[in-house]
Amino acid sequence: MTKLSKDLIEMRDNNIGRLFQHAARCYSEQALSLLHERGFSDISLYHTVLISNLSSTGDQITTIADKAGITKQAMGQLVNELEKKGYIRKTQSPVDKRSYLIQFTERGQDALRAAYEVKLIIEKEYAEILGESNAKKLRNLLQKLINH
Amino acid sequence: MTKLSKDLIEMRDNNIGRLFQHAARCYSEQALSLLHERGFSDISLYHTVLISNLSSTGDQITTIADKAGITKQAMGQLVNELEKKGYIRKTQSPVDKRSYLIQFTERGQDALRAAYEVKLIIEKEYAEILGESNAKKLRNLLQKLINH
DNA sequence: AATTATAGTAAACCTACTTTACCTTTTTGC
DNA sequence: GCAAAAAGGTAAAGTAGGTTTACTATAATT
Repeated sequence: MTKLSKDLIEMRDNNIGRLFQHAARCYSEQALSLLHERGFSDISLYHTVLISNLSSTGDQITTIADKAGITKQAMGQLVNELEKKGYIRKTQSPVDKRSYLIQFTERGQDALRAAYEVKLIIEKEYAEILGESNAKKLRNLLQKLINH
Repeated sequence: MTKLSKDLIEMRDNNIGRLFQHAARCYSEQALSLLHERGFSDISLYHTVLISNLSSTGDQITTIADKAGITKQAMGQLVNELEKKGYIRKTQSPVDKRSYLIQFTERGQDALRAAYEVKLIIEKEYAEILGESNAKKLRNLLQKLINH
């Protein structure tokens, strides 16, 4: 086996991009599964795009869409789905008849708190696996890479 | 603002899962863009699922599908697309009339080499941003997390 | 008052798949 | 050595998670 073909094989298994992807998928799957266990089994990963971008005081659809980086049409659909499921409320603005105010319902806030709990659990697990300081280091390195 | 709501806001911005996701997306986008610059502009991220799982000696469709973690139907489609684009060759097995051998063409091997080059470029950039030892540390921490 | 911009919706389309169902060929077990 | 099961592959329909294009209604600008 030549040096290059050995390198090519190594590339495909040990690629840093793949590690990122794999880590992201592991996190998502675990987080979603823990959230489901807590009684919010009708939430998909896609739904969290809304939930994690809606501010506690409420937002317009376009605002959330921009924050989430998707089109307002896609966000509009998400809003309708999560409204049906009872996680958010959609009320027409009294000052602007074109726009709606999207807000968490009680259940939505419960889900948000559960998500926070789940986050703490996973972070604790990561700290146990890597050690406290290494877990912090990992976060810092990622942040530094992304900020660039 | 209460402690909890501050925490909830912090969660949504600084979540480790999001950092993974963001890092993965940045890597993919840059890698694909560099690959396109090198003359392989008809390859999408989806196509790399085949390319990065096909061994240099060739494989069956089912084998690649399993390695990639997708169905053989999906892989079959990918194979047809990349065959049309000239990156792979699909020949019937002489010993098993059900099966095909999927292999890189010359162009496919060129693309693979270009992908390796791109990988080195991005890794070098990461090492410049974080420092050599930190870049290594990042990889190790991710690996450790994933292996768990 | 007319133009332009903004909020949102509708419908068609696209990518990246999975599911169900099927055909053909090979392997296994009796 | 033959029937049943397993394996390789394809076809077609369905699904998730979107985008694009086009539109309506309202608000802001000049």
